[in-house]
Amino acid sequence: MSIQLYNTLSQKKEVFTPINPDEVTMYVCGPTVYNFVHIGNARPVVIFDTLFRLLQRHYPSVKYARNITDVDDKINAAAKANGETIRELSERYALAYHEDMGQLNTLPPTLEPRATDNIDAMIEQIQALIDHGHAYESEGHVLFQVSTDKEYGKLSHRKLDEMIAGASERVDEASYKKEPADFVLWKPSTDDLPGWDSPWGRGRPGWHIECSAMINKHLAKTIDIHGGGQDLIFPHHENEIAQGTCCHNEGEEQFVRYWMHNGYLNIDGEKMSKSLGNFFTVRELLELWPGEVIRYALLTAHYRKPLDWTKDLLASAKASLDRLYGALRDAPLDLDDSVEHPMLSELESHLCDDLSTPQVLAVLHALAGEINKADGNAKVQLQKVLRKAGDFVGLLNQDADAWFKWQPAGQQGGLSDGDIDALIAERAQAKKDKNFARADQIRAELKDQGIILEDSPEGTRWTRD
RNA sequence: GGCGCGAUAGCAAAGCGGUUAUGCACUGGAUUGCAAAUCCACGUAGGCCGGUUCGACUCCGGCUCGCGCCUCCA
Repeated sequence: MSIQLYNTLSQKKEVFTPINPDEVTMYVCGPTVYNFVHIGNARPVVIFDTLFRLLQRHYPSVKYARNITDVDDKINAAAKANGETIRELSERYALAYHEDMGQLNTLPPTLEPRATDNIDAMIEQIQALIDHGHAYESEGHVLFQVSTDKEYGKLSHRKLDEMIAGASERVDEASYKKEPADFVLWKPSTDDLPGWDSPWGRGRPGWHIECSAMINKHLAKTIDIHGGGQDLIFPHHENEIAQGTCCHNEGEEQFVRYWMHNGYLNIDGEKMSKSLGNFFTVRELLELWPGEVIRYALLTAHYRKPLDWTKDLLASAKASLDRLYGALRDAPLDLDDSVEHPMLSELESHLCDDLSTPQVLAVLHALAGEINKADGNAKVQLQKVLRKAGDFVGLLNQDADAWFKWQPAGQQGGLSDGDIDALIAERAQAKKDKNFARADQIRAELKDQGIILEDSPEGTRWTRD
């Protein structure tokens, strides 16, 4: 089954053929760690985690790198305000990032290079750009001269002169630039700012250089897949291409073969962004919802489409997962990789079609329907299939009972599991005594606390609403 | 101004030139001491106007509306 991916470069779906099928390479732009990440940051992480899982099933080895940007003017400012080093600040938020992404059941990338550990590679690449006549030094800065790159604009599908014309009011016409579109590779640091020694004096890297330098250093000259949010297409990824190709000999090698970009997350129909301030951090959402609900919600829309983030979306994701976990009641937790089923191939074919996750979720529900109609060994087998299907997209990996008993961190302090079990025992006795009034009273009391009882021949089960 | 994306039933969201998406919500039935869960049944949706076609939600053109990017942003 071949994998098809939409390539921003060609603006169409292409059959994915890696340079080296024995080792697929993928790079995804990670966070700038100066704060807790927001839900918009989580979308690409979940999307590319889903792709990572798919690739791992198709190829023996997948090298997936996701960087941590730990030097940046926002980090510098935040650290200075706290009176700490950028390392201390970024360390703290990198840890929080790992915790948050772990809650979304994302696998750790194969490697996670940090900008500050790779300054040498950046300096080396900048020097190569200068040597090849694509960059120049000016007033302590090193700039990439965009007009020297004939291919510039091929990712964002813009022409350089149009960009300059359209953006004339916005582009920073700093004195040290030869041409307005030139962008910074290296900039000087004053004594109170983090800096590294370089051939151009003590300074720090521009934003774009870290990714192309770390890709060359840790992955390869040419990698298979590079991913990120749509807002990175221009200028960030366009500039990465310029750096990543121009630092080598002319026309030598492609930088990235497949560029993938996820759509935005909207809040009330408006783009969520740090600058607009209309964002939720993953951390605050995790106070109210299980991480799996957030992951499911992110997978309900196709990754290239915008996704409107609302409370209804989360409530609906929760309800959908309730149905899926309902089919996994009493199912063993361990994965049985050997299990086979036509619906697994169907599901895989949807994933292979440019990560068509909405269709994947439909297959999960079809499986749940089959399970609910089956019994005995057939049911057990189908439950194993559903577990495996869920694993394909990083869902349904917890115990169903635990799922139904989950409660928000912010709301703990109500009835404990023990309190509930005691009331259920009392109700069982009342039922035995045909005291249905008392039994119903207990049901009603628990319902007021958000506890739903389900009687069955095997006993009474409860779930938190 | 340049470039791009979208418009599907109450809500969310897919595929597909002719035949069920799916989930949530709603309604009826089965089941249940009462419930819940589950099962069964139930929706001529496809912005507007043309065109192609035996047939269009699906292809083509135009229009309207909404959104994004054009050097802070996932």
